[in-house]
Amino acid sequence: MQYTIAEENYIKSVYHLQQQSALVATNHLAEALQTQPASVTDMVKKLTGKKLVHYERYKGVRLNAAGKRLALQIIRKHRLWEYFLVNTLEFGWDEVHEVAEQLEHVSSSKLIEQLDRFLGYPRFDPHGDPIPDKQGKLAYRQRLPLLEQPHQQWLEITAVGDESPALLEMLGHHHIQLGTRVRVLRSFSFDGSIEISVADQKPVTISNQLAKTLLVKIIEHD
Amino acid sequence: MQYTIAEENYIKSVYHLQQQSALVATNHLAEALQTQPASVTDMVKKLTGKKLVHYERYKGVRLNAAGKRLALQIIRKHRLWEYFLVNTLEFGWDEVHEVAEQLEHVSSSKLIEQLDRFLGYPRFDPHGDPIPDKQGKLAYRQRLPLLEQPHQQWLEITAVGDESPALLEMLGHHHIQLGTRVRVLRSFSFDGSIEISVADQKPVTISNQLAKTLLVKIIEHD
DNA sequence: AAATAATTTTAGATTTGTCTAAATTATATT
DNA sequence: AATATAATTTAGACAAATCTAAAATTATTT
Repeated sequence: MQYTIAEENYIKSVYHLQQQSALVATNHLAEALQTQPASVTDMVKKLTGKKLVHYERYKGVRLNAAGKRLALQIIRKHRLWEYFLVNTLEFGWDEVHEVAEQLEHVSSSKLIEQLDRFLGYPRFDPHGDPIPDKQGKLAYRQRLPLLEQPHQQWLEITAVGDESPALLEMLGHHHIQLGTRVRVLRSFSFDGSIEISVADQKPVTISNQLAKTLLVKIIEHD
Repeated sequence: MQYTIAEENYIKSVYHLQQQSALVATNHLAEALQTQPASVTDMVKKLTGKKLVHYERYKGVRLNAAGKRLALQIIRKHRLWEYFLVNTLEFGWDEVHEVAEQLEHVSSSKLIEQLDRFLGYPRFDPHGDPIPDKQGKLAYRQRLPLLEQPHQQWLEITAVGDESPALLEMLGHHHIQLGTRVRVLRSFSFDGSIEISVADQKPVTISNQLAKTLLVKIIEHD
């Protein structure tokens, strides 16, 4: 079955909002999709009819198995295109979202499989988010807030919490990328900022806000 | 200004039909777009309002300067994507049309400029049709029907008249591609078939239909 | 438990792009 | 030139996705 762009966008939003609360509220969806609650009610009814979501009036909506499968397929396309834009067409990762929003609705399974192959079957997109494989399976990697990590522990940046140009500029300034190794040296109670060492260079201080936005994994050493 | 997918498809169709007759008839557009004449009348009025076409009731429609510019931009996107699909993602040229029809409506000038750059600024698509440059300029290359060429003249295949899998299979069988050199040896009046030599190999006979579909340029020798 | 507030749904309207059927205009034929 | 035929437009309707305003339901507060 083929779905409209609007339907796909709803399914994707339900998927993302479900990560936070099992039942997604009409108002939350409306806000996420920049539309009115009344429109959401209508569309949710349509998606119920198409057997993609489970819905109870006044309660909320959640994806069923078919809905989840579809959501993962759309996210797969979105993230593969983002990877393509950054790695093949040399976009900055703050420029890709809008374009990927359009490309994700292009419908051709051959296209997406060949693109995946061309890119070398990447498992994470430029923001560190996992790219679902053909079966919808997500690779796992730790994503712990840098802010809360123990001092002296070696860490690796695995993902960023937003995709703004402002964040990209900030990271450029500190020479931080996905994959960069960092260590928390101390924490300042005054403003919640922390001192870190980036790639074993001389220490820098980063704001609480930035430290919350950066996600890391713990490096086990041998 | 941004245009809808339907509007872009109309503009593209008018452009193509205009190659044959300066004024495009409602029925021709309807047939090309697989829709009803009444729908065409409605849309043509809308496009007139948007200052993309010149239209006279009961007479026909034609693109104005802005419409032509837009048409060439859409065609540029379509053909660049076709080139990408064939040369980067290893599609056969009989598989690209549908997908390119979708991709051509993705709106991002950075995307298309970076794609063009990545591909090395190709000037012809996989079917031999010229890819408009950023300014809408088309490269010129002879496209003469192989059928009508003088005997013994060295020729190079520059384009194919259709994009069917059937034609691709046929060309594979005869080891003919874009760029292949051929020579017409003789013509048979019985069925209009011709004998040609492909890349200076032993002669083969091809049907009238095939000889009409293959377009060539004349090779000047030094 | 009643009243108030917040959320959600319903009802009715709008826009885009399409359709069918009927009316109009242009073209071809006798 | 009158008539038949073909092409085109108009009129009125429909589905998709949205909206606003009003009504209904649920949650919160007193």
